Amino acid sequence: MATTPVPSRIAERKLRDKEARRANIISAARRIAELEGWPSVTVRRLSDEISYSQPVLYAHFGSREGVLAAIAIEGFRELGLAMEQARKQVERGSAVKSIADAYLKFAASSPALYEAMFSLSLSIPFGQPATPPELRFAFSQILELFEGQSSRPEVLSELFWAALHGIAELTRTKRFPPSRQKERVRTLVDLFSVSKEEQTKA
Amino acid sequence: MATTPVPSRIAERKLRDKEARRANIISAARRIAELEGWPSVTVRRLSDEISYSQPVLYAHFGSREGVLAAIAIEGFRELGLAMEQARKQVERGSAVKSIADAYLKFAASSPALYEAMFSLSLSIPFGQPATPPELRFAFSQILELFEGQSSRPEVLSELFWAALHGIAELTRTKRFPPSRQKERVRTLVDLFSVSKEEQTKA
DNA sequence: TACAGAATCTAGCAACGCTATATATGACGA
DNA sequence: TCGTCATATATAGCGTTGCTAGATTCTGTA
Repeated sequence: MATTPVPSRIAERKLRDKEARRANIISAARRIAELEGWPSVTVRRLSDEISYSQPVLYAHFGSREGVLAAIAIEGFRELGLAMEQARKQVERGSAVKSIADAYLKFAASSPALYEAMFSLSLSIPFGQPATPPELRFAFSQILELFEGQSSRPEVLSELFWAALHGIAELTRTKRFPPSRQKERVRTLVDLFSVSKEEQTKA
Repeated sequence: MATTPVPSRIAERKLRDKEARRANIISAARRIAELEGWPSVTVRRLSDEISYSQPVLYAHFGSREGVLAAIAIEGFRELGLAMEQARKQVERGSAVKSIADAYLKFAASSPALYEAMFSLSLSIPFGQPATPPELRFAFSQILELFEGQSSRPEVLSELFWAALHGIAELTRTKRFPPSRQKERVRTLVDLFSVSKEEQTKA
């Protein structure tokens, strides 16, 4: 227990420093991405921001894509938490609407983060044993919406997710006019609430 | 009228050559992209494929992104035509299902092309006066599905498109297991057919 | 055949991701 | 307290990228 108190102090401090620097890199990358887009997030630029040389970045993340992957996973955690909170705070009205609002609000307020999670082609495993728990948690928030209300809750969940993702993505890339967004969400919620009743009837 | 018959011959031939070379570039780029991904579509590689030097490419498209944008627009034309045909050929059963199938088949059989149209961040104007007619035509095919069946056909169309795009994209990026695809489409079609009835009732 | 303009190529720039190698830093035993 | 040695960090450079200025070669015309 008390065999290595002093060396552990030093080791702990080093670990803290390392963690802090890692957070620093991620924070800088996210800031630059939201302000100027992902192409501006270069290894040299990040090195400058944290006042270290480039190899330090590679010691932490292995590659530029490693940084983006870490950010994407962080994004999934935040999205999952946002949906969890939305599901908890729902008083009257449907949880479906609450989740939809939370999801689209997340995507709209951090477009670069959302882009990292879904559009940049990073090799993050999905639906596999190695899938990060953050992704599982996020999807589980949608899954619980339809759990027990359908013979195949996965199908409805995936469809709901697809619709949300489609709206988020087509809005982010300026394919959808923002003017009809409210109405789009209302119609979406109606669609999936109707289906819920239908499923329970059957 | 007959003042410049011979020079026009030459000019015409030059124009044909130019057009053929343009098509050649696009064809090579599409082939490479589908086989090896867009990062492998470099200016040098394309120059090699068409046996011309790099500046020739820039004379045609102005930039690498110009090539991708041209391909994306070509993709929208093909998608529009595929949906038009799907809508025409529907005999019994819903046109909604027919369009959904055509859309997803298109996305699945040319993933790189679909990626160029939606995921690569190219600056193609949408919902503006300068929007290419190919894009308008493609969206009009979806719009006609709900035309006159709802007070706001644009909203339903956008939502349907969003759902299709979400499914296509989450499938392309391996977020969705292919195993449930059939069931997903069935549920999607049910949802939007139900909604159609509801809209007409109101 | 000689010229003029168009078409095409050569060669190179700056920036990128990444890494082999050299240097400096700092915790430990004598 | 002072060397020692591993760890941490920096320098410098490689290969590749998109792109372009300037030289060169073709080609139609007089």
